[in-house]
Amino acid sequence: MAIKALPTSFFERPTLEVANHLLGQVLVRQLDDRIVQAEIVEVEAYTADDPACHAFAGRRPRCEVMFGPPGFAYVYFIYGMYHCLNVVTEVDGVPGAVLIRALAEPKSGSQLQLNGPGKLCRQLEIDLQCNGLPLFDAKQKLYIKSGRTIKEEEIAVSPRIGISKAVERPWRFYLKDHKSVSRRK
DNA sequence: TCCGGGATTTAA
DNA sequence: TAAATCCCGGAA
Repeated sequence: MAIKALPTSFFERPTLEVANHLLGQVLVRQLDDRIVQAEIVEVEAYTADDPACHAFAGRRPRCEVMFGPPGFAYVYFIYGMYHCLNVVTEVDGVPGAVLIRALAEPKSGSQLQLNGPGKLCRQLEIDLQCNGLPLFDAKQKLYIKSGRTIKEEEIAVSPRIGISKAVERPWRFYLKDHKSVSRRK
């Protein structure tokens, strides 16, 4: 039976809804010598009317992908040394994305530390070449497949981390008591 | 063309 | 608390 990725309809919804539902889904990354499959355990939402969102200032080359159809990867370079992975949401023409902040490998024996948006991209070798890749296509070396269902009471909410605008919006979501989530600032 | 800030991380 | 380190976007 062929491996199946999440359908585009999963991503073509309001950003906050997609952010919540991404928790528990599995990010699959095929590297040259190994394959990594890890559960999404921490995310943040960014929307069109959100001053903290890269797309807030309008269409720019960097965040062009966010304005396109949902389900694609939006990867950006930050602080001169890190990349961050986002999943594009909303219908075509409306910008929106969910930042993947932490992952957890099902087998805890792994040495991979996948907490922190910069660190997980570094370890999964995700860079600007991944920008614009479809995450709904299991033939890709980077995609998202269905994981487990998360109950609402398992999700913790907090303000987003590291931003200077709209700092009060409670748009960070993560699995309660999960050891892989970023430390609070 | 120039300049400042940034959805981070680490170490002291 | 600060340094590392560089792309992007707005100002000039």
